[in-house]
Amino acid sequence: MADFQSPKGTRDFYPDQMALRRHVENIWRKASVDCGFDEIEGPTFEHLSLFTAKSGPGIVSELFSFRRAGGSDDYALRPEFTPTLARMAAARAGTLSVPTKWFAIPLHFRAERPQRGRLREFVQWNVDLLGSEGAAADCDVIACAALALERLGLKPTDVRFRLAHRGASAAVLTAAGVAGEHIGEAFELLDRRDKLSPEEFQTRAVKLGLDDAAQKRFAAIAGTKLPVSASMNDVAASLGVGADVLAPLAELSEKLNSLGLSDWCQWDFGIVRGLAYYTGTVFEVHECAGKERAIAGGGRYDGLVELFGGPKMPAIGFGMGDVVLGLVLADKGLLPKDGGQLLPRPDVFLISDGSDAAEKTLPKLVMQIRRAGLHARHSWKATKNVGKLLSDAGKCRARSALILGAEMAEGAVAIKDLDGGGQRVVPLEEVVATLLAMTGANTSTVSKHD
RNA sequence: GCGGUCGUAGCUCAGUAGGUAGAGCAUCGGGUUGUGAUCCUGAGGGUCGCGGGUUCAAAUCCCGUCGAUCGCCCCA
Repeated sequence: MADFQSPKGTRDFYPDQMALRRHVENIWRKASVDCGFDEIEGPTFEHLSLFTAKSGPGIVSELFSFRRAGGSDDYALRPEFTPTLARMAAARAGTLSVPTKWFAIPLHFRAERPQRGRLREFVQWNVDLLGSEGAAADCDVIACAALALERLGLKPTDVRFRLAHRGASAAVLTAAGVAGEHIGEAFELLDRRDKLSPEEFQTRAVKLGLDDAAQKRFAAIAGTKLPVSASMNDVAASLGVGADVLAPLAELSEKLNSLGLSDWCQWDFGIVRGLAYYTGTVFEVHECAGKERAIAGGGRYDGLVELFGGPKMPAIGFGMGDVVLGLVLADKGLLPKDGGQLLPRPDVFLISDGSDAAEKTLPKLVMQIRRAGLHARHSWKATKNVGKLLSDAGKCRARSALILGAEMAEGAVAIKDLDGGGQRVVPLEEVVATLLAMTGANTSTVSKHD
């Protein structure tokens, strides 16, 4: 056992785990690009004030913040990407096209107590659309998230987008008897309903000025989950409001239906999220059976860019972390148990029989093959046992083996197709061309997500 | 920040009337039969998470600490 342990809440990524991580990241990236988002990145650490500007001074205890020895500036490792995004958008606000569609796949750091689905260092996919209001923009980012989840192998029966709209929810609460000045507290109560005892819930409901009947309506609203394909009249009726106050939902519903996303989504009036920030649509992605924490969360935050010194610019986005997603995927059997299955396969594995001619030729041949753009490996073992060496080739899942043996006398080598099993003798000078022809056939059918 | 459970080789784990550690797999090597393999054989690798205490003697008992895990707080 080594003397050092990794810091609390961090992970070491050995090749197998790294392959799994890249698998997910590659699908995120491809989905983003396919949906028309451009990748950006910012610094891993920012001025501490950038984060307190958004989240208040209370956030500091949740951050890894630091000051350079001898310096006087306070920094913090980024706990989220949104402030960086907003800073970057504000700095170029005048020249950004509308809408601006950006995504990032950065590492984040939070000084929290690690738990299932929550670590101190994690990767979070961020997708944001700036400069455009309305349901079409909201649904554009939701569609991007859904596309990635679908490509990861998840189905609408596995995960669900739970959507709500701040404006619509506020109207519903008002209709239920919550006074205007208590809407904020009502959202908070909605958010925390599952964590409070019935007594505590009632105490707080009374403080909001709700009588018994209103409390019942409030609890009913919090538990309301309906398909987004339901008619607005039905939704309105079940919430006890007129259909007109649900206009924002009607727009969302129409767009989601036309994008073929209805199966992935449902209305959930218990969804509130980040009390201070969101201004319109809010959503979370959860495992359908309610296991695990939220896979992703996001919403509309129209005051965002302005908060960081830019012009007023509407914004909608979401974040999806790798930790909970990984748990859900593993639980559904959508990640190989052995991450090694996702490591890049060598196009060829070179084996020498140990003769002088073979030993001399092998390194030259390896370099020649690599220069041609192929993935070539060779054994580092001392054994001359061809069987053991072929076993090596099989372990790293090489597509073919190139055996430098007796055929060297005629200036030729044996190439064995490790997938098909066939073997043929090829003159040395034709090796590269032969391998290119073999792998050309392979790569054309395999590179789905590159 | 607060509680429950846990910590022996890279992995899965054995190892209690306390007597300074073992197996399988994996890794590395040798041999045999020229082809992903079989068989034979050898090696490396752990101050039992770390630090104290009790004891002639601690992987084992006690305390602390660090980490993992589950829950509470929080969750951008």
